[in-house]
Order: sequence, then C-alpha cells, then structure tokens
Amino acid sequence: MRDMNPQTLKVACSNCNLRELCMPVDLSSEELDRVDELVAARRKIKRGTLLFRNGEKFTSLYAIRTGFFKTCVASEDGRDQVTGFQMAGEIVGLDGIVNDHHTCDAVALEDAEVCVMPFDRIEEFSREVNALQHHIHKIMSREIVREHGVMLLLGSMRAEERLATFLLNLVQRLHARGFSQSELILRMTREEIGSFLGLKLETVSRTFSRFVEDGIVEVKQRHVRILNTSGLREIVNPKAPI
Amino acid sequence: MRDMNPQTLKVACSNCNLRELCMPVDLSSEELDRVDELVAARRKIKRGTLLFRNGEKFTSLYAIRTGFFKTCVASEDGRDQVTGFQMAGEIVGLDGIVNDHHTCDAVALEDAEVCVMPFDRIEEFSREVNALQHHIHKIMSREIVREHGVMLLLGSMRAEERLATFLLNLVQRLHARGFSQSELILRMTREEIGSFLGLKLETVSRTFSRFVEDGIVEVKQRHVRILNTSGLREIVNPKAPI
DNA sequence: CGGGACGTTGACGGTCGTCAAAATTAGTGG
DNA sequence: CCACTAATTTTGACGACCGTCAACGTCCCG
Repeated sequence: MRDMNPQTLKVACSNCNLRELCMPVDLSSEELDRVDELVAARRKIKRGTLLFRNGEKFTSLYAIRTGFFKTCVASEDGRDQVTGFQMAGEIVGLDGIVNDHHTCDAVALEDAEVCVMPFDRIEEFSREVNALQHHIHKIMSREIVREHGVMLLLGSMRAEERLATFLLNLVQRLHARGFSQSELILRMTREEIGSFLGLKLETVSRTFSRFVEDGIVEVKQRHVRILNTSGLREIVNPKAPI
Repeated sequence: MRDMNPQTLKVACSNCNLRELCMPVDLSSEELDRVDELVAARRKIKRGTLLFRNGEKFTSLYAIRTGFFKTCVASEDGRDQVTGFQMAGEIVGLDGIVNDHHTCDAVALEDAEVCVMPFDRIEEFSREVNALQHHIHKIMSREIVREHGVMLLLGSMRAEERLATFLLNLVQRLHARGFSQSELILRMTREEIGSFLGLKLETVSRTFSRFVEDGIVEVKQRHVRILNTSGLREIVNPKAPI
C-alpha cells in the first residue's frame, strides 16, 4: 500500500488527475512508485513571473499542474516571438537540454503550479522504465510536430485562418481537460496572441471583430464563446466539406 | 582490433567522418562498437524521391551521409510548408515517434545516402550507453530550438531579413562541414525557399535581385557567392554594431 | 475614483501576393 | 549530341492584406 499521508499524497503522480496527460499509461505499480520519485518538488509561480528565462542554466523539466504559460524567444534586436501557450498536463523546458541552458522564457499568464522534474533523474529512470523512456521521446516528438503546425500557420495562412486555427486548437485542448467545447477564457493579451500568430495586435482585434460580425463567435474581452464551430473550421479549410 | 574488411568498414560509425556530427563524442571503444550496430543498413535515395512520406509507418531515424533533403508538411487543403532543409550529419524522422507514423515528407533534393537506425534499437542502446541517451535527447531538443528560430523568422521578419537569415544559416552549416564561408550552391528551387520562408517565389527572386543590386551577393541561378557577410548580418539585425 | 494597461476602430501606406509574359535552364528522347 | 519541351527564374504592373499611427473606449486594480 502506498503512503496515504495527505502531505506526500499531494506530490505523487500516481494520485494526480493529470497523470494520463503527462505520464505514460500502463505502468506496473513498481514503475509507478519509481515515477513518483521523478518529481523533486512543486513550485508555485505567480502570474507575470518567470518559471525560467533565456540563458538560465537548465536543470529540470516542468510539468504544469495548474495555470497557464507562454514561452517566448527573443531576437538580438529585441523583437520577441511567442512560441507557444502551455496549460495543465503539458511539459515545458525541453529547449534547455541541447545546450544546458534555456533559450526561451517561460512566463506564467496566471498563478500556476508546476512539478519540478530534474532532468538527470529523468534520464536515470528512463534507463530503467522503458515506458518512461518512450514517453519522453514522444513528448519531444510531439513538440516537434506541434511546431511544424505552427510553421505551416505562420508560413501560409492569412489572418482569419490563423486566428480560427488558434481558437480551435485552444478549445480542443481545453475540452480534453474537461472544459467546454465552445467557451473559453483567453489568458493572454491580444498582443501575445498576435506575437504567436505573426500578426499585430490590431489585426488580431479586427479579426475578432469580423468573426463577431459574421456570427461565428461572441467576444467579451477575454471571454470567447464559439457559436459556429464548423464556420471556424471552414475558415481554416475552405475547400473541405462541412 | 575492429574489423578492417572494407565492406563492413563502410557502414561503421566509428570510421565515419561525420561521426562528430551525428554521434556522441567521448565514447569508450566498447560503446563505439555498440553504437556501430545502430545502423541497420544504408539506403540510397534518388533525387526527387521520398525517404519517407506523411502517413507512413515510423520505424527508424535516418542519419544523412550524403545529399540534401527537405521536409515538408501539408495542410488538409493542399498547401504545403517546407519545415526544414537537412544536410550531411543531420538526423531526420523525429516527427514519427509520437504517433508511430510520419507526419511529414522527406524529399531528397539531390542523390543521397542515409544510415537507417531502427528506433527500437536506438531506445535499447540508449538504456545501456548513457552518452547515447543524452545525445538523442540533445538532438531532439536542438530540433525544437531550431524550430523556435524559424517561428521567430516567420512571425516577425520581413522578406529581406528572412532571406538573409536563411543564407547565413545555410553557409554556416556548410562551413561546419568544410565548405566555403562565402560560396554555396542552392539545392532547392526559389519556390522551396519561399515555402520555407513564408514567401512567394517571386518575392524570393526579387529579394535576391535586390541583394545583387546592393552588392551583397552574386547570384547565378543556384550558385550564390556572398560578397559582404556583415552586410547580410546587418540586414538581419539592423541595430547591432557591425 | 483615477490612472494605467488593454482593447477597439479608423485612415492610410507599404510590403508582399497575384497575374502575366518573357528569358533562361534543365531534362528527355530521338 | 542535339532538338524540343517542361521547369525554373526573372521582371513588371497592379492590388490586397496587413502594419502603422492615432484616437478613443473599456476594464481592472490600487
């Protein structure tokens, strides 16, 4: 029987409701015990503060328990680019492995809590638990594939398609976490959306307004209700049958 | 003493002049022997043909020995986006890990040869050779960081900056392989460059012409000579001191 | 209640896409 | 090896989309 002390219970993956999002499934109970030891600590991040920053020494990956993050890279002349938004169950920090230093900032867009998983421990346990090893590979591959999608968006889509794609992606990920399929609260500003989508904030705002005119969404500040999902899908992919 | 038969010599990483590009350094000779077994086969790819295609079952990673590839993803409505160009010593196929199927095409832009490394074998050996394990993690992390750079380019740069960045990146990678710092042959069409950079082929062509007018490069079809590297750098990063 | 951050909207201009035609090159088959 | 066709590249004219600049409105928090 595993430790049922409520204090330690709190930090166990085995009892975490996000487990199927960040951990491999089909672990034996011995493997689960091992995986529980991956998390060295929990860390709370206040809204607006950094989980890690560009240039910082890389030590750990972070599994998001609660809250919402953006990651962004900066060019030498000050421009910056949001490379992604991350929510509960997702892993951040993979950028740091290659050079032992982080190459982007991770900023909490709302108060957040993360599980700190020292990377040397991850590598150690990966050698023992095959499922964990493969899981780590999948997480990294998934990030590569996700970025391919962003490149497609940035390289070939117009403003409306970008924003529609963005909304559909957000709501789909939220739905996978038990939230509504049609309603969401944006945790980021128009400027941050624009930076991610390769648009200026005015264009994001105007495009939202156009969607509202067309009756596709309702927008009240950061609260968005999707009225016509297939309408959004058609914007993304005009040729496809509805 | 390792096998010196010329036939088997050919497929040994330990004797490959690209080893420091695709394999970890500082391996013991036993580890090197192990790593030699990673490569199940060599495969020749004719120019214009596919190493793997979107939807195909994922089995292996491929280390490029000779030749030049592009990888591209397609949206549902037929548009496609070049996600990268790969040359000798680089690894392709990482996209396939997450879903056991490839999600992009890898096309040879010139006759090529790759080392086929079955992924289950990579995972097996990674558990035994720590340096290999870490190396695989670094390769994937490097790809993630590279894509961050592409997102910055696509999200915030103008046509001249994109093309200048592209040329500097290409020539730098070629130089790391012993080629000239100032001369290169483009293996891809203007359209493929444009797809990668989020531009139309006419814009790529026009931007090349502008660089030529400004005396920054010489262009004769696919042969490019960089006359003024710091001029190119300044286009990318106008505020920096030369 | 007031100030600052955030969001919206309008007018205008620039960058790049679109369409078209011509030039150059590459590839193919006789 | 050459002729012929297809593919690629260049250049021009024009227009659309989105960026820029500006003003105003709204919300939130101290």
